[in-house]
Amino acid sequence: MGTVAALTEETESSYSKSASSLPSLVPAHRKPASSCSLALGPRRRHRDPVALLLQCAAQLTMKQLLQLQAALLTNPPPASAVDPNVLAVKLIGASADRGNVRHAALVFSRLPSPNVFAWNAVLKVHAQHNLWVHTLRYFEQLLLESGAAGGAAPDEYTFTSVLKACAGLVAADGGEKAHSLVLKLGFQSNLFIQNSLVDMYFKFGRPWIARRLFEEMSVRDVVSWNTLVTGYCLCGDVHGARQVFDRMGEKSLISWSAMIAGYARLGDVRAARELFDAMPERNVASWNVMISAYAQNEKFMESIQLFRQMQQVGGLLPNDVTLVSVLSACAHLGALDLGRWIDMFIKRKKMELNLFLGNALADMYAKCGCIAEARAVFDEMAERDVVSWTVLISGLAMHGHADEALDGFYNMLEHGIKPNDVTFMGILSACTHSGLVDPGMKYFRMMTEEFKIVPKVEHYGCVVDLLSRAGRLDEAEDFINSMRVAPNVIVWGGLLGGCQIYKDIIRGERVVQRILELDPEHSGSYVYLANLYALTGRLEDSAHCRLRMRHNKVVKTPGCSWIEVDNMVHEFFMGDRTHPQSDKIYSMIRWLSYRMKLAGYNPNVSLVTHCVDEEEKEDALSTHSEKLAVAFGLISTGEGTTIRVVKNLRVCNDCHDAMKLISQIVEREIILRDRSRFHHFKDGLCSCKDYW
DNA sequence: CCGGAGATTG
Repeated sequence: MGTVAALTEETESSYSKSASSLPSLVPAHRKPASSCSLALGPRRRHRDPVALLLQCAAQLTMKQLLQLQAALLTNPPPASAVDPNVLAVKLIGASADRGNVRHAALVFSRLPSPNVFAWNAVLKVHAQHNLWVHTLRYFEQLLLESGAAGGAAPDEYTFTSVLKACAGLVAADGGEKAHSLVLKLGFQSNLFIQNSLVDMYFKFGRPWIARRLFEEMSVRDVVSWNTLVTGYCLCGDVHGARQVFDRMGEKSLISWSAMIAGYARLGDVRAARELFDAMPERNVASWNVMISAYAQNEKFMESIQLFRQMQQVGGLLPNDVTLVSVLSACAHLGALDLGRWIDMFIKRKKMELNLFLGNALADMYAKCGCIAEARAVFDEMAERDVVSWTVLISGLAMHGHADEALDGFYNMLEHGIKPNDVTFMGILSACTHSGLVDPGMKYFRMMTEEFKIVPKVEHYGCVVDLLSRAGRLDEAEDFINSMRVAPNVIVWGGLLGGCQIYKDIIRGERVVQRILELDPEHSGSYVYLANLYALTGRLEDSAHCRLRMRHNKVVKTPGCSWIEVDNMVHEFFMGDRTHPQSDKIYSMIRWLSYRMKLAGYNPNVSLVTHCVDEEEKEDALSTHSEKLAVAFGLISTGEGTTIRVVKNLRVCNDCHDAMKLISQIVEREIILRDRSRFHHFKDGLCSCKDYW
């Protein structure tokens, strides 16, 4: 008795804490105050826990649920009064709604004889959390028990979860078995099951079967049609999806969202936006679709702009999904102020740091140069998955903290999290940035041999980079020739970079030839050849080479840099004059050039391009995007303020040298993140120690 | 006492 009283006391304080946030969530007349209060007055303190659970499960926190459960265990109601299965179904569903699947499973496991409702509850919980293997395991168990006397037997509700799990796993054999069981049990005319089957066959990549099942349905609802639209998008047939979309009668918000997402996945952001603008009404998810459509297609500025519009024009509050997309955009742009604002928003709204949100937040901090904050978020998270650890490891790698990145890796292994291909990219790049050649090779072998991860081109590229930057060009070339996959331009490009650094002209020419075989329009090779000829005095050949590049209309990723000032992200392209303050920016650059020349800096001395297939140097040297961004930062922030710039490509040697000098001249810290890492310029030096 | 379709991270 004493225990129960103590629990209720505790409950009181935790409930009153959250009570202050209730008015915004629940309309006043629906406030659960009188019927659900655990302890609003002394007389209600010992309210029946059974009634409480049955009526108010949705309003309780996880802690309160656990307290209720403890009360029930300490002081169980008579079995004749209430079926334990009924309570279990409530507890299972409520725990899962609060993200606690483990506890839901625990409750289920303690049930002496689960009925079909309990089985369905536990199946649904696991299917909804994408724990498909578990779902199917429970289902197999259920099938075993249904054979025994008194065991529960699957019903029509069972199959929605099971089919979803088969679809998620792309387990075609299991899916077909489940399908025949549906037929055997006579459930095939259930609309929910039919819709699930259509969805499943689309996910199996068999749209024709899905379509046939759809055609055979005697009754279809809007979900059936939406499933068809989604399914065709999934199979890459966005035109087929559009035909269905145009043909269907009543459309729901989901129909529009599905179609927009379909266009976005194919990279047609314009078509996506047209549909978004044409929607008759929108909810948060509709905005989320479009915000993520921009983010997925690297239109981060547009993504953020739409995020603002959603609040100002749409009058909607972002939810966790919104924030995850926007945080990703912030991470790419280095938009730290907005990122911090979102962090505050999360805290203000007391939002739970779930895996997605925590990972996105930690990544934002890491990519905005705040590795300590990234780590703090990581530490704060209740659970961590392979993405969380990869964010941390890659973040440390980007900052040049190779040792800590490797520590993180072993820590991750100790926590029983299996690394994947992205994790190893973080590890390998950590080694590359610190010149840890032999360890890098060790981790590459570990990846393939111990973890059986098939290396992607990026991994090969990283290893070649690792060897080449350290000057081990023979090994790098041997490594390329020993690759099981045909090397591509990126891989050869890594070796070419090494040839440039170590001025290995003969090997360089050989490599350039291999590259031009693969890609006759490869601009980096032309730049390299031109520089090579210039170096060896063959100026005519050099000029000819550049001309050839122009004739071929070589298209390169344009160099682009971003800087955030007063909550606004400003974007600069190479030689950009479109910024409203362009005049001031360019006079700042002229002033900087003058000061740098005084300090002995001569951009024309360096003919060696560091970056291979990236930005062309030429006359645009002084107007590379990162210089524009830094110049803008200098004129628009106060003395001594740190300048933070993000660039989409690798910084070239000349800009790197220039940044070092600029940091000295203006006495500012400049933090530049390029495609592969952070450069922290201070007092004329860079944190990368000129090795990157 | 229960189910299906859309939006999220490295």
